[in-house]
Amino acid sequence: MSKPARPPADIESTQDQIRSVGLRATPARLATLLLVQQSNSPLTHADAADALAANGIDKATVFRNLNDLTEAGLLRRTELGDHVWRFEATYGETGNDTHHPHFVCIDCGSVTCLNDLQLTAGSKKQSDGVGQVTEILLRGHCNDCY
Amino acid sequence: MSKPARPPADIESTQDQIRSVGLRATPARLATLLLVQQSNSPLTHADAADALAANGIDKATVFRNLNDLTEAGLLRRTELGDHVWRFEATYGETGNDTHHPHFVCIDCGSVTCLNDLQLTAGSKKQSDGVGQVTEILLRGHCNDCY
DNA sequence: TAAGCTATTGCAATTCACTTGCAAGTGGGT
DNA sequence: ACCCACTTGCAAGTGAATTGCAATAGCTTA
Repeated sequence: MSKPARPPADIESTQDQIRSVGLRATPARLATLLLVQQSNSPLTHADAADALAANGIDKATVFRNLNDLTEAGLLRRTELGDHVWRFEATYGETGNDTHHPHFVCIDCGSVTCLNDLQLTAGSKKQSDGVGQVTEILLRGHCNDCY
Repeated sequence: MSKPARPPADIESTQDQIRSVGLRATPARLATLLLVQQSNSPLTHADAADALAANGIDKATVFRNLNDLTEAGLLRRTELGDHVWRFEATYGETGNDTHHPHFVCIDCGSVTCLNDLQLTAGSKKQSDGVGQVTEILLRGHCNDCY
């Protein structure tokens, strides 16, 4: 499913994004941010490390950069129930509690981002009675695995 | 928030519970199940292992039993977003694999079962396009923690 | 009630997913 | 261009959870 609006991924503006949060726009950092921004689903540490190893970037550097960029607000870190952190670009939707819903395939582990998933009025009322919902997660079998 | 009704925690009936799901009612297993059933909040592996170490029960055994009991449906395993599994008794409310929607408080870890949670038609259509949804999980702050 | 099959346990070692220490390298303000 | 705090690569370290295996013990059945 389509993701939140993705800004143009040109290198210059991405460098500016990095600098604007007080970090240095190093090649490793730039490559990491571009990778996550251009991915159509949240990436794990390992996904990113593997992809960037081809550029000669070290695993530890990727991990540190993912964490730095998350702390800086350019990425968001989510836990989808399988004990692996996944990272996705925030594209400036800064709120901490604005996570969009995700679908996780319980067979292959792939993750799909969903937009504007809504509960029916009655269901929303029910969940509101329990607490403040900050995240919605759907699990099941994706079309490739079912 | 109040927990699901907690049945009397007598040893005999707990042994029967264990046997009824096809497991042997060993002392370690019994102690583990009783511990979790009598806890008023979800326990981590480490919580349980520490508590049961006093009985001379090994860490690996506790971990295996928590997993076995979860697989058997007597416990439920949840992930609050901090990369630590937590276990709580199901008290039989979830049959086996009947995944009804749950709300997990990311502060206190309590799990609330929701009934008949529905997505709007448009949302359902969107999720159907991705795969077959078998479980819906809401995360947030429960009324006691918010 | 004893025998015996197999589930379960304890212990140690291992895997997995990160994290950290440190010396060498480098972005970018001045 | 200079300089130094920020970054990087490499390797070692951490902590949660899992696994291998021989010894032990439920519980079925005879």
